[in-house]
Amino acid sequence: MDEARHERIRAAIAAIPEGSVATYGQIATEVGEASARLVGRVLREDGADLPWHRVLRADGSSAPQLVDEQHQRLRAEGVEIRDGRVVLADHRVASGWISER
DNA sequence: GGAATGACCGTGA
DNA sequence: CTCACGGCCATTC
Repeated sequence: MDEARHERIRAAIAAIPEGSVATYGQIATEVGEASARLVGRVLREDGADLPWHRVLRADGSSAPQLVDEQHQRLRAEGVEIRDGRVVLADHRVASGWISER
């Protein structure tokens, strides 16, 4: 049942605190039964109701078609962006943020 | 059945 | 720091 994985992936993304961000790979790792590619796919299909703007690539950049709105929304939450890349060092959530309180 | 595509990642030169 | 390669998983042709 891949629905279960979708569910866990969506839950992980929904659990990202405001003002924080996570990478596709980080989410995949946290969820376990997933991969970065799958996370991206899930967001494309069913990410409309999730804080998808808090999900970035490993280097802090984002996909070309998302850059505009992504940066806009993140800045609105107080996330610092430098030279087209989010400052992961300061805003990346700590591993285990899901089950962690 | 195989090849190409995509909201990707880690490693090594 | 940047660029190139192989690996990753699921969908689509």
